[in-house]
Amino acid sequence: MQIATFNINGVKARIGALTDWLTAARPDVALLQEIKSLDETFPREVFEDMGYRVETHGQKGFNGVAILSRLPLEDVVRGLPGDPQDEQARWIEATVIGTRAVRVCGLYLPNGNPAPGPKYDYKLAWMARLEARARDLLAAEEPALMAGDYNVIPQDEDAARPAAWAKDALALPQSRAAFRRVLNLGFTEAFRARVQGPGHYSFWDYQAGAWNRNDGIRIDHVLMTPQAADLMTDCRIEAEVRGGEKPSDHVPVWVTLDA
DNA sequence: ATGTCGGCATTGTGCCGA
Repeated sequence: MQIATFNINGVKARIGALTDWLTAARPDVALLQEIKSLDETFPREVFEDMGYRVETHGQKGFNGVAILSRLPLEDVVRGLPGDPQDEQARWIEATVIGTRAVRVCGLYLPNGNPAPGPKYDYKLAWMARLEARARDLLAAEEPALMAGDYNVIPQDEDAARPAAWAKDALALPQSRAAFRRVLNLGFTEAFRARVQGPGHYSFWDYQAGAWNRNDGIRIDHVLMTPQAADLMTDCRIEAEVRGGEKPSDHVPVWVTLDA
């Protein structure tokens, strides 16, 4: 089972790049973030015609997450538990039925800038809810993963210019600590389970020629329960997608599971 | 140093969010 997470930065603006990528890369499951679309205006037929089941959790203009799957999906749940007042569409999960059943959660964690401020408070509160959901996933003792745009640079080695991010909500100590608290529950971060060292990024800003200078950050992550980690055979960042036609500012991060 | 996008409200172009 090949699963990719991809912040596409607007499904309507990315429809060409996204269908080209799906045709070439053929993920079994694509977890999309920042669809920036209502459920009713999401171009689901485009993907259904390519053989994908489509589940969305959208809102107008901003945010929004989706699951595209060539494999059957069961028990789709929209929204991160813990705050019924939260109207931002940032979480969707479903069980993918491969040779094994895998619970798959797609997430778009709040950016949190400017920090400090109400947006940063929202980010940290959202991360506390994430930790609670993560505990429940672990307690189930089944293959499960949480993948998406975490908007967290876990360590200095995950940025080309860490000093430039030191006071940013993506790298502040509280953000890193909240991310680490989730890991320390017992999750495996897929990429770091396979690749060590600096120079691996999943986002390059549109501004200032960041891609051409390889001025990137690694903020798109896949966290796996032990039962999912035991099934992982590969993880990679498809950086070359950033050099394509009309690209997103993020690139896909892939995991392969023996499932 | 802040050089770019996408989407919205709106019909010109400024604002927001990233």
